[in-house]
Amino acid sequence: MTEDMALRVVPRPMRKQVEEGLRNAIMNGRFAPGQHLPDRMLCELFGASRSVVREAVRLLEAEGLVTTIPNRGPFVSFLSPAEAEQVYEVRGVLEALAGEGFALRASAAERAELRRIYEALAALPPRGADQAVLLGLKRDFYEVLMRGSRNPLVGRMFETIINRNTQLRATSLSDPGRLPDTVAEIRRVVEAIEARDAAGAWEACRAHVRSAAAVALRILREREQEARAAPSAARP
Amino acid sequence: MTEDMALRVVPRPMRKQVEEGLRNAIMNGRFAPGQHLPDRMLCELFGASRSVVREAVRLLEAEGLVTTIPNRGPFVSFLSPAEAEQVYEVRGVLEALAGEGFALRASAAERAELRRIYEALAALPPRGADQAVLLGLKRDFYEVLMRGSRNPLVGRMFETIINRNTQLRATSLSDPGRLPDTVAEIRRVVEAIEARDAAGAWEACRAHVRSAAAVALRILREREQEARAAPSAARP
DNA sequence: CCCTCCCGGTTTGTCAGTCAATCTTCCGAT
DNA sequence: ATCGGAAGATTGACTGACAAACCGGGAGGG
Repeated sequence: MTEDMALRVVPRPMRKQVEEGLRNAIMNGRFAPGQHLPDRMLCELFGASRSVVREAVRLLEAEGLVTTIPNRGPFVSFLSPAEAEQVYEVRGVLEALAGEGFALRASAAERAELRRIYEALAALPPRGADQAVLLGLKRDFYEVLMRGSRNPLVGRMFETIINRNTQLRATSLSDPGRLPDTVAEIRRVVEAIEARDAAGAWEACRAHVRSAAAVALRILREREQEARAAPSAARP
Repeated sequence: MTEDMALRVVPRPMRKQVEEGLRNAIMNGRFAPGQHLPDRMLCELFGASRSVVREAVRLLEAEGLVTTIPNRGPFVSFLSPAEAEQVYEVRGVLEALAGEGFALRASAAERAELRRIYEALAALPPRGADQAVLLGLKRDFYEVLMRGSRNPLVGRMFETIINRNTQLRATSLSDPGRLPDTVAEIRRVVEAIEARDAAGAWEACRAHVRSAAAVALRILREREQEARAAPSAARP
């Protein structure tokens, strides 16, 4: 009876695998925005049957990563600058809500954890820092922030919303000279939280997203200009 | 070429019908929280094949209305008081964001529309008002608010989040004596919006949700007490 | 030469049937 | 009364099939 409780092989359902694989493929750019995703192709790619593929696509559709056009099938969602702005607005209030909740409800251990991650961020070289390390630290930061806010719903919504602009996030971070600003903004978040200042944490979080949005949107609009000058790929 | 643009019969795909039907069935209580939804039953109920039903269920799962337990199938999600509180927190910031955006970006016509709906609400009898009319007016109010905020993403997220607590919303509205408070809160929203006071609209919206949450959570916790005293139906 | 219409291949949307794995239930043995 | 196991039901997954809708290209007309 207790033979294999611990190492109980819970084979992740095929559907989950396809779901994750497809999500990752979209987020790291393996599938470009606007690209068509015929299910035959997905079946071969993941070695799954059509039913499984279609269920997975349906889930990503609800998350907004995929847009289905009737009788034409699923496409990788295209994020216009206007939509990106909306994403940042929502992300801002969710992050602020999490920061507020963290200041009110997180444990001392969690506050310390958050500070450690901040210290690691602050210790990065101002220029030429390893992108992967930077992204990893930011991921950890948000993971702790969401956990400590004691509001799993915000965490889930934050994750799906951030998935929608992962391509963009790289751009806002890669902007040269942005890192010191980022670190300063996050310091304000951490300091407000350590002071148990809920309103301050709220404001610091929202300000951080606002400035990240400003940078990303500027870059995005520049790209848009270039693309309009030299159109290479049309949207569906 | 322009023969039937307007009356173009776009037969809604079966999947959408099942999706909507199931969503409605859950929201108006035809399926109780915690209830098991075997796909055979759903197939018969909607006259659809298993693949279609399963895709629809997958979508509702992503919306949070349905929870699937591996190898046991889909169940109607149960909303604990703690989760309800989280829902209200998120709803509060989304609504506030919409109110803020409306104050900044809505047209004069939309502002007038909002006021008309408010007047209709204020004209209701303080007691014994028709529930259906009341709910309809609130729905219209939010529809206009979201449209005028010029942020479709907020509108979509608001809708899915509000779907999760439709059962509860009836309770918060049915509380005797609550209507005058509701009307007063909404008046503050409308007044701030007409003054183009974004910060005021934000605060008024958030305050409104906060007080609705307080009422609903009180009722919900009372029920919880009763249920614990006399357990009739166990949760899955 | 350009526009239009039709035609065939491709993809979607849907259904029905199959099959192994797993869960629930209930029955019988200890 | 408890334990163990068999029977039935349900899920998860695959396959084959087929009508309807869409796409691209070529035939035909202006």
